[in-house]
Amino acid sequence: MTVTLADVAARARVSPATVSRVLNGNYPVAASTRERVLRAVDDLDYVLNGPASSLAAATSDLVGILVNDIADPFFGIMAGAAQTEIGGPGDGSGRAGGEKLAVVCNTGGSPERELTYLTLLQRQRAAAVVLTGGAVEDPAHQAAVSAKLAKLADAGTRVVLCGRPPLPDGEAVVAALAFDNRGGGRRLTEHLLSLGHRRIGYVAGPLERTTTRHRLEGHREAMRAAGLVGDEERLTVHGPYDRRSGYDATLELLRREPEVTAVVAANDTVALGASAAIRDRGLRIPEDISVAGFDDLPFSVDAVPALTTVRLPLFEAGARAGRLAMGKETPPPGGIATIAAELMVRGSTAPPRV
Amino acid sequence: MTVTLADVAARARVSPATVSRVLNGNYPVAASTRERVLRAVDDLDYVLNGPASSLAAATSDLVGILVNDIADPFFGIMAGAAQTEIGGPGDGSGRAGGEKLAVVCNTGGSPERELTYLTLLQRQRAAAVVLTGGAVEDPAHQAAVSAKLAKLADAGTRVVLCGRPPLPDGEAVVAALAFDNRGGGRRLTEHLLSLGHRRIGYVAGPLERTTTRHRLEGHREAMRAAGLVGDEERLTVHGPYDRRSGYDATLELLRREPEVTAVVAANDTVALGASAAIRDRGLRIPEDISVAGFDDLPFSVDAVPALTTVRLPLFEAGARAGRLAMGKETPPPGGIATIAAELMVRGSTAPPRV
DNA sequence: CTGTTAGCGCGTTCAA
DNA sequence: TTGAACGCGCTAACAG
Repeated sequence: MTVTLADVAARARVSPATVSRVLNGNYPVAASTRERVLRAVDDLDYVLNGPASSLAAATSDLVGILVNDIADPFFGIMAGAAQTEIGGPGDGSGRAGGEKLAVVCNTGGSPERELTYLTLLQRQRAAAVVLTGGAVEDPAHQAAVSAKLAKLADAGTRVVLCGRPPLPDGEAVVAALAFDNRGGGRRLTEHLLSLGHRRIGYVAGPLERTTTRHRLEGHREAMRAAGLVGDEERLTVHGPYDRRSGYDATLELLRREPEVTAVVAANDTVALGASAAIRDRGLRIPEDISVAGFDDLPFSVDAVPALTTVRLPLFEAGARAGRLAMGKETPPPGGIATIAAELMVRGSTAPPRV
Repeated sequence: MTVTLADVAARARVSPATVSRVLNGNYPVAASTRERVLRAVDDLDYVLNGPASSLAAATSDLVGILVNDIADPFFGIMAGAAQTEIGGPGDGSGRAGGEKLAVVCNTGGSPERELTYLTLLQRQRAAAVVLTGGAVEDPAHQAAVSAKLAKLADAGTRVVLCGRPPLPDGEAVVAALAFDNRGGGRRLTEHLLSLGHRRIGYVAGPLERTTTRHRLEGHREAMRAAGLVGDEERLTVHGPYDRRSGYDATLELLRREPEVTAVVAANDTVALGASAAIRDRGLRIPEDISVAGFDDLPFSVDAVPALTTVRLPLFEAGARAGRLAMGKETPPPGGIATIAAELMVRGSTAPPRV
């Protein structure tokens, strides 16, 4: 029923070994022989059996890209960029030559699913794994992930971190590309302080996430440097990285402290929800309250008013992670690179009313 | 170095077959034996060899989800929903039991990459494939995709279409869930007409895409029914489904016909760009120009003013596609279901100035 | 309920 | 430059 290497060999009147060599292009094969084999492949519509090939060769062409939320462009942009580098441009023949199969796996932010996917990829003997976005900070989970990654690396899988802080013992990892969330958060709040804001609310991301913590730390660093201490807890509300959470948390913030003059959101999506809440309360942006986000997703510049935020080079980072996973680029010194975050001042922030 | 089934069997003092049976849970195994085996698995940190298992069983647990643009929430929402149904909730053990490996593949809208991914999935003997979003209408490519899907189906892969029109000869496909793009497009334009608009510009998607064509056809149906004909070409500009294209195309539209009182965009993302262009030209929404989108992505309700659009139940459709791919749900009669689109009237549309 | 046997389809030695 | 032979690790009969 299904055509195998042997069928192709028979038709081309060579040995299976020769067909294999032609297909993999690793060994010298006479041009005329190769010709015959390729014709037989086309005639028979032969498709390599991936599992058999992976079993024999003890490697596979699968590359996994783990994301926390596939519906969030933050991850989509990184994953898409990585996939482009990994999948290659395609040869247009649709015949699928030496390409890797770059696939993205959606953990939904769940530690269990993250581990499950890693196991599944380990089971498939994946050629590489790219972990994107912030990590969950639960020590047990971190240890489990580290152990799993070590085992993957051990089995020859290349592990790359993208937008995620390095592992405690980074040995298992080819490279870690970390965003400067702390620095970005600090500069964003410094910007607000320099405009004259003092009562600044913070809509933070979920607890126990590195991204959440680092951005918040940057914010508090700036606040502390300005002598603003003591109100941290009251002026911070945590919630998921989504629009709805931004809306609800901002309402809560305004209830706790009606006098806030600025709201900093964990990311742009949350900022959108925050803005909606502020408007629904009859307040204007930025005249009554300034709003700022983080990430500079494509829609942020189109918000009204345009959103002040911190730009992360998501596409570039994803592409680089993809190249590192493919071994097409040499890792940074020490395997760790910090990726700069750039403050983007736009219309949603202005001096507070006096 | 790497531990195999045989090692586990030796340690548990059973035969390899028994270990296999415990792991796959398909055959009755005595509780005490199972216990011993599972302990050995844990002790040895054994991970099943996916390729070997797939080779022997002639099936794999890989499920591919193809999307046109992974950075677009339109696809992310569908893919995420599908993945949730397919991957299962996970058992929390991180041990990866009977789960399928649901992976998303980003074609970037390129026909070649679409075919390449299908070949790669065929090579892996994927258990199922879900194709999401509009198809490219080039006949040669459609024929190639149909042929490929037929071969996949032949080899036992379940093929599901989600948000994509049925194949000409739908036999290869388990089910096709098609959005009512035409009806949605028609109702949207009828809404504008009922407000009194007559000069309506249309920022369409890329040429040769089913989604583009169907939405545009719905629009023109409504226009024609209102007796508005002759200006179709002049009032339509095509471009990619992105923010930038919406911006540029709208500028072009305003140049061609400064008197437009409404702009309909191919989707919400494009509508965002269109809105920005309109504002940059010093015009107000909706007082000077009404704007409408399509899809009702999460950010659309937060646009200012909130975007009038057509809601597509992306999450529900994706989840259903996932269940169909798993055989957890019986296909609709004839294998084809049309999914309704709901008009969402919000602040971005209003009667034209007189 | 459990063990034995025989491949699954391919990559890779080793010879020729 | 090519062919023959072996084994990758596992599942699926078939016995028992």
